[in-house]
This record gives sequence, C-alpha cells and structure tokens, in this order.
Amino acid sequence: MIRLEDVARAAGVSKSTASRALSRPDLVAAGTREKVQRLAAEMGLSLNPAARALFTGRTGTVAMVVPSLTNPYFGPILAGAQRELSASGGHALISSASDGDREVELAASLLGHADGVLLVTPRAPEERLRELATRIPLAVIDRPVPELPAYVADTPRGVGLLAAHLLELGHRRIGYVGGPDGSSLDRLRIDAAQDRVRTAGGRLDVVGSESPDLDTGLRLAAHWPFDDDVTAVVAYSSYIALGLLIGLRERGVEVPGRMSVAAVDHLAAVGGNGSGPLLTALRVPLEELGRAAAAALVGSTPAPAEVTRIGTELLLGRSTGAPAPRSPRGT
Amino acid sequence: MIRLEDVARAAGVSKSTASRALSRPDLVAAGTREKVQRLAAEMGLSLNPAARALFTGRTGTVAMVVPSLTNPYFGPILAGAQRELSASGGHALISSASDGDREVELAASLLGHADGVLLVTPRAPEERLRELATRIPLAVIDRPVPELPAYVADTPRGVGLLAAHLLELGHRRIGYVGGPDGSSLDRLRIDAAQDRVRTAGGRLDVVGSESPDLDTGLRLAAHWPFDDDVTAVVAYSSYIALGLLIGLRERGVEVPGRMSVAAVDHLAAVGGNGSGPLLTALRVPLEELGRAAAAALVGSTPAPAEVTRIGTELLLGRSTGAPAPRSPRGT
DNA sequence: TTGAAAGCGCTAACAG
DNA sequence: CTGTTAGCGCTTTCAA
Repeated sequence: MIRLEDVARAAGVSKSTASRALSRPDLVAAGTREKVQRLAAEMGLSLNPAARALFTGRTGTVAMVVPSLTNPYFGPILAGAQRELSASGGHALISSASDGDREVELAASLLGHADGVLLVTPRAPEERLRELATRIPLAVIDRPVPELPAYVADTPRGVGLLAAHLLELGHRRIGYVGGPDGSSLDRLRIDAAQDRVRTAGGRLDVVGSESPDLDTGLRLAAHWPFDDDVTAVVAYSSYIALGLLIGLRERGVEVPGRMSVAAVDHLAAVGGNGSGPLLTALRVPLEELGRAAAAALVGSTPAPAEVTRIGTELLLGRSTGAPAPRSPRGT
Repeated sequence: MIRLEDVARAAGVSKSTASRALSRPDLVAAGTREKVQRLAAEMGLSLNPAARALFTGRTGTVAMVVPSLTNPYFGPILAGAQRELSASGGHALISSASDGDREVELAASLLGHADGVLLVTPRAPEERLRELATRIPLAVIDRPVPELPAYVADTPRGVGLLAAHLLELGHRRIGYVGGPDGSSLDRLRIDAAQDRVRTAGGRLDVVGSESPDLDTGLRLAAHWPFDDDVTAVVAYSSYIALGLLIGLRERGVEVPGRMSVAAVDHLAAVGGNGSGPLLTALRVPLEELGRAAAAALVGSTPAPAEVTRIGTELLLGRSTGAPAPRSPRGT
C-alpha cells in the first residue's frame, strides 16, 4: 500500500506539501499541486484511513443498526442510506440487533468506528435513545422519538387513505393485521384507521403482533382471525397481504370478490399490466427515508432534533373492490 | 471518549501495563490485571479503533459488496456473514456495486478500511478478480472463481434434483426461467437441467435474463414465453415462481393442475400448514454461505484458494404435481 | 509557498 | 512483572 510519503518523495516535496496539495489545493502553488495530484493518481496513492481518523477524529463512516437483515423491508432503507453515504465518499457499517438492549450496546460500541449511528425502528426506551445520543450522533428511522432527529414514513396518514378507500367502496367491517407489540408507529396507524372507520359508522377489528412474512398471511387465511362480517383486511406488511391473497384464493375466497386485501407497504405490490398493481397498497418512500437520515448524519450542519415525516401514496391495485352483498340477492 | 491513559492513571500504572492487562492478561500480575480490568469496565473505556488499526494494520472489519441491497436474496447472506463477524468482535462494511468495474474499484478503495472483502455474485472478469485478490484478501460468494476462495451454493446439482422430481411426475416439456446473462452459475444450472431432461427424452425450453421479481413472474404468466406443450416451469428465483403461480391462477391456469411451478431458492417457498410448502423449491443455505465466507476472511489461517460447494435440499411443495393428460380423455 | 516538527492513541521492543 | 521509548501515517500549527 502506497503512502503519502512515497508520493511526496517522488514529487520532490515534503509530506506536508503533498498532504496540502490533496486536501487543501488552494494553499499550494499551481505547479506543485498538479505534479503531486498527477503522481498521486499515477502511483495509486490511498491515504491510510486509520491515520487520518486518528488525527481528525472522523472516520467517514456511518453505522446502521437494523432489527433484521433478512427482512426485505429494510433493504431499500439501507440502499438509500448507503447511496447517500458513498455519494459523499463515506462508507456504511451495518449490523443487526435482536432487541433494544443490544441496540444500545451495539451503537455505543461503534463509537470510534463510525461518526454516527442510524437506528432503524429501534426498540429501546426513548430515554435510553436520548441518552445514547449524547454520546454519539444519532438519527432514527421509522420511529418518532422526540428531541432526536427522526425520519418516519407517515404511514398513519397513509392508513387513513387506505381506510377511506375501503369505506368509499362500501366496506364497514374491516380487519387490521398489526405488527410487533410496542411499535409506536403501528399504534398510530391503528388509531388513524380506527378514527376513519368509526367516523363512518364502521368497525375495525385488530389482530396483532404478526411477523411480516408471506407465511403469516397464509396462516391467517387458513385460520381466519376475524368475524365473518369482515369484508376487507389491511395488513401492515405487504408480504402478509400477499399471503392472505394467495391463501384466501386457495380456499376459494375470491379476492377482491369476497374479500378485499390491502397493505401498508408496497414491496410486494407489483405488476401493473394495464390491470393495475396486484395489491392495493401504500407506496412508502423507503429509500428516501434512508437517504434523508444518512444525509442528516453526514451533513456539515447538525441534524435538527425533530421528527420529519415523509408522505406515502395510495396505490390502487386489483386486490380491493366493493364488498359482496351480505345476503345473496344480487347476481 | 475515555482513553487508555485515563485508566492507566487511575490504576496507577503505565499505559503499556494497562494495555497489556487488557490485550495480553497473562503477562501482568494478577492484582494489577484485575485492578486495570475493573477500572476499564467501570470507566467505560473504549480503545480507539483508529489508533489500534494504525499500529496493528488490522481494522477488525470486513467489507461486503453486493450487486443490490434491495434484492431479498442477499439479505440472508449478509446476515450470515454479519453474525459471524460480530461473533469474533468484528464489524461489517457494506456497499453495493452496479457493475463489474464498480465492484473492483470499490473493493480496491476499501483497502485501509477493511481487512478483507466479500464479493457476492461479482460480475467482473475472473482475471480482474484474481488481480484484485493480490492487493486485498478476497472471498467470493455464489460464483466459482478458480484460484480464489469461493463459496457457492450447489444449485446446479439442486436443479438436477428439481428436474428429476418433475420428470418422475411425468413432465417431459419443461420451461426454465433464467437469470442475468453471464451468470456462470445459471449456465451451470441450465446445463445440469438440460442433461437430466434430455436423458429422460424430454426437452428444456429456456428463457433468460429475467430479473428476480414477483413482477417478472406475473408478466411471464400474462405473456407466456413457452410452447403450449410445456407442463412445468422452473424459475431461478422464487419470487418469479411466486409471480408465475399467482399470475397463472389469475388467468385460470390451475397450479399444479395444469402447470407445475418450482423455484431454485426457497425465499418465498413458505407455509407448511400440513399441506406442505406453497412452492416446490430448493432450500439454499444462504446464511451458511455468508457465514463460511466471512469465517474464511477473518480466520487466522488464510482461506483455501478453492471453490467450496454447499449443498441444497429439495423442498417438496404443493406447486408441482403430475402433468394434465394431453388429450382430455381421462376425467 | 513550503518544510520541520509535534502529536492523534495505541502497541510492542527493550531494558530494568 | 513493569516502565520508557519509539513509531504506525497522517494533518496542522509554526517558522522560515
């Protein structure tokens, strides 16, 4: 590995001048500058990041902590953050934490390794997160933590749109498949949906704490957890929704004929061959979430310690339709 | 951030003794050792990784380069590698490279940041990869590169199993949906399937270069690319297979009644409620791939420069069955 | 505009 | 068993 000193010697200048020619070009004579830069490129100089970090105290790296690397929901978030980081010459450290304690522990252990930590849907108590933030720059994704820079997809608002759509189609009894207990965002979503549905004189039945898999959807379709008069279901995960769609159809329940299905993310809501996407869902700007949070962490100005909400968009697909008539009079 | 010197002072010893008490405890008197260790813990000492790396030349970090962070196929691989790394106190750097050039460029730029690089399904020419390996320790996942430590899922063998299964059910005309051009593994898979199918007097029809999405499957179901006498399809991605399953059923083609569908990975092959998994597929040990490759990179002994094949397992699901009779005599 | 020198925090020879 | 010392490669005062 070729060092600054090698280039300096080749250029016939001192280390200091070589260093300046690269990091503060305006401080050296044009001729010297160009010679050093050319040689650096030719010789393939790569400044030792450790030495650099030791002096500057900055690593150029941001760490991302996610609950799980296998959950496809986090992929786009990581991708967005990673793209933003490499655009500014930085790198992304990544790790997964099984629970809130491990999250905080991990983030703290990252102190000298990264300039900041991006916590994605962290589960530690707010107080611990705020305490952590006093030790290392923090940004949070998909959890609104007061007094911390947080970036959340405004899915509560989006679920309102979803509920409105279903109500407009005529549904009054709607099921909701919720996420892990203690997800503050899921609670907000449920509240938002409740509001709309109740206002319209309907009822929302909630089952909770389901994991975001196809499997969950298939299982729920097989062991139906809702009352028989439920005519539409919203799942917080599009994989659950897809599982429901497949499972219901396998059991002879037409979707959307007898049951409408919708999802709170758009990961599996694909396929618009003229007939519209497969699933009615919320388009959630996951990459943008990651990008914004990463930008907040690497930006020269400290990130504002406030919650930033990013809007979602209703994606009308062919998994929702008018409810089947209650008594088989029509058709 | 509290430094070694602070702890040394508090313990009334020199920096060197404090350093030794932590990294080579056997070289220090029991009393001193315990005092230093206790104080280090109490004061929350965290050794500066940059200083450490500057001296030792090792960062304790391994970089992983994947083609895409949004493709769910890579999640489990990353998870396996990351788990292995953190088990040995290391960290994982992550980035995605859009093409072969960028891959090599990226890996080279990682030189001082990571002790080694894990390339997942890299697309650069073998020669460039071998050249890269002379500059930084390398391990490759899911591409057999001679003279490099490579860990590949033996899906060619697995596809043979899949083909045998379909042939045994009575299928003779089988479709195959292949991946991006130039994937050496996919070529091997196609060859393996061809072999089996031809030997049994059947024919394999291949369409290629499809991206691994649900969407692709839906599209193919809508614009059927195979001859009408094809009675079974194998897709290299389970998301494509799932899309096919949904799309075909939506068009009234029963699966597996009129068309059998199978996949070369098990990501979407879920749901065994007594009736078996939704999809017939190959269980591919993705986490194990990541784990093994990461272990090779951090192990004290250099990784063997050879291809290690990891077996797959046939997962019989309810998306495959006997072909429908050609002429509608029976039933 | 440039060079000499100090030092970031740590570890490992080398004496004692 | 422990302390002193030097130095990893870089950046930045401080003088020239």
